[in-house]
Amino acid sequence: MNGKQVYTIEDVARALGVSKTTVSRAISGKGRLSAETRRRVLDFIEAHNFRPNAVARSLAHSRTFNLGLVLPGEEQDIDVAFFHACMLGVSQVASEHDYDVLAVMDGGESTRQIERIIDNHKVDGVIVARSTDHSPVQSILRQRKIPSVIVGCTQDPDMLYVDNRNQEACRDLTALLISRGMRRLALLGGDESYTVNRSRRQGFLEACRQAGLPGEEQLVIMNIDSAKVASAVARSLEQGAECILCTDDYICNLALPQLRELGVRIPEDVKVASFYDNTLLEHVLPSVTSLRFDAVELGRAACRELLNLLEGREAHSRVLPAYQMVLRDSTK
Amino acid sequence: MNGKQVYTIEDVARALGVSKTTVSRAISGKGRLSAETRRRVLDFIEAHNFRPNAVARSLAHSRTFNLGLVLPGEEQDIDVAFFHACMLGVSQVASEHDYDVLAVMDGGESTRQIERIIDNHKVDGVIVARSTDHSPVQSILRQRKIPSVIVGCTQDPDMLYVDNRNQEACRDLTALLISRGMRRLALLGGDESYTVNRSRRQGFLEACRQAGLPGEEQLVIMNIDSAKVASAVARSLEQGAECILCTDDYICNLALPQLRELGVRIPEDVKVASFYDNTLLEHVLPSVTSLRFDAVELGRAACRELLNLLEGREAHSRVLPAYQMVLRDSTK
DNA sequence: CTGAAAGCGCTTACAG
DNA sequence: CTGAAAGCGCTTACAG
Repeated sequence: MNGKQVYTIEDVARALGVSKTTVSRAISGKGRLSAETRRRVLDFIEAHNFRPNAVARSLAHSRTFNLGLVLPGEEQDIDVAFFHACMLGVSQVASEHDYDVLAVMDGGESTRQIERIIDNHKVDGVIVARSTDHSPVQSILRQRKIPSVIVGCTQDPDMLYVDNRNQEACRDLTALLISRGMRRLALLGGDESYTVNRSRRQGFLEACRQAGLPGEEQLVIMNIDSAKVASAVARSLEQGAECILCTDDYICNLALPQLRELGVRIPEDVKVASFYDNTLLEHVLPSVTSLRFDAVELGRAACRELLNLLEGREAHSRVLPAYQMVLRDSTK
Repeated sequence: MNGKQVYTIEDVARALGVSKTTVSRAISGKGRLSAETRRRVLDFIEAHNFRPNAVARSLAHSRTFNLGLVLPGEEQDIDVAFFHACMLGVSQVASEHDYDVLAVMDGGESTRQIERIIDNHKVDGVIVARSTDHSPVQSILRQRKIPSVIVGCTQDPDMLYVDNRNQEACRDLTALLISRGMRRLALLGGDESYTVNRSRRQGFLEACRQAGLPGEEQLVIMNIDSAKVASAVARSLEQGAECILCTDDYICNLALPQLRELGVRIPEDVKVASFYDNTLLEHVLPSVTSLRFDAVELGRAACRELLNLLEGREAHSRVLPAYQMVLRDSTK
């Protein structure tokens, strides 16, 4: 090599007096090769820090070794910490298997980006980080028949998904609060078109029913955002809510200042809990009871299933059993 | 085509009775071609929804049309909203120019992921979303001589960067507060190895000096995290701080509950302001004076400069002039 | 204006 | 165990 950089498999072959075939086999580990030849090639590659061109490999394999990851593309998203953690998990597992992650931001109605990476054959499969109803992205995936995994549940029977045990966890936390004597509960929920928020509501209602508190008699207000939170909190209090549950920390973080403004003491006057917490509630006072799920692990699991699909192993939709119920001052 | 899917440029050529060359030229727009032939090809492609294989194109061009984006890979990062917005900006500009974004999570000391995408030729250039001292990632980029842009400032003279006007903005906000009569200021700062936090401290000190308040006499505490915030707040109060400035909303969000715990009234007893706000302070009461920068635009600018570099145009390091100073109740 | 052919850098079925 | 050659699907210099 004369100090020059090693550029291609052919350079390596020439330098070693072997064929490209041999070099390729040593690198991939496929095909018979004498242990000694393999060693020579690998040593040389190591010494010269040679890395085969992934694009050429992709073309020959007709596979890219890229996974598409669809993230929400709104400027102000409420769950960025979740998606960041999820992406970290996906990225970890992908790189352990020599895949890379092509990130595309979901443009809502505009599916140009996702269509491009699929139709141009830039990815072998796709992970969708948020499951919503009537998602144009999911239609594209179905139509193109590209291997995909949805994070969050989905009705579509031929779509793989990986989800947290949202419904059960929310049911259990609600049941626990009911068991402490609360009879009037309010649920403040986020965007109803996100399947995660519907699962959480389901869990809430299930616990109510099981406790003989008819769901219809409890106060459930969905689609809350910063503009609607004040009236939702006010209504909950009017209806005599003893406990206000929020589907996530974003909503909870909106509700808390409202309660403070109104002079409502927590937990003396009203208890508060959140069905989800990533970081927003971390430093709030009083500390808030909440459920914790592992978003990194969820990303890892989604990626593992997608790889199963891509590498011809069995793949299954999965619900991750683990979650933590963290009881804190707000429900004391 | 007989209803079959169009797979390659060769299928198109055959169906139309022209050569692959012609099809390729019609698609790329390069090379002479009669207007009529071009139309025929483009119409056919449109009708059959044909998209050329990007991997083959990459190999022929020796370019991938992928940009690497290095994001912080810690599980609990404090600035996720910033990076999400920044990624959105990068992704927008990239896709406008038919590039895609390969996301890698920075593994700190482990540079395996970033090395892989560079050495395997999976990206044409790299954007680093956070600038830190002695960053192993930046060493790799320098050493591999791959076109790169750093978001945030950097000492390295041959590295392009794109940054917000942090120092000036922080100076101006500090100066404004001083002009309202405050003489004792405290600065609570985040991780000092992030260049952004150093720029903000610089701006703070500059304003102090200009006002004849020696910086050394002001209280500056860096590297604050949730464990250290209580003592930092206590010390600021002991030293008689009339105003507590925080380098970002994360720190500010840590300091506020501490102040509340101690019964300190804002703004009556102490004023509070933050040098940065994405969303954490949005719903805090009292509302907090802060600086706002446009992270999406920063991502867009970084991507534009990288594309300039890649496409042989002139590229320059840039500081985005725009920022907003949002005066709110906490400094009334 | 249009096309045949070489080339991008790998992989792998086939032959030896 | 090893290699020559075809092939993956594009691009483009060269020739006509």
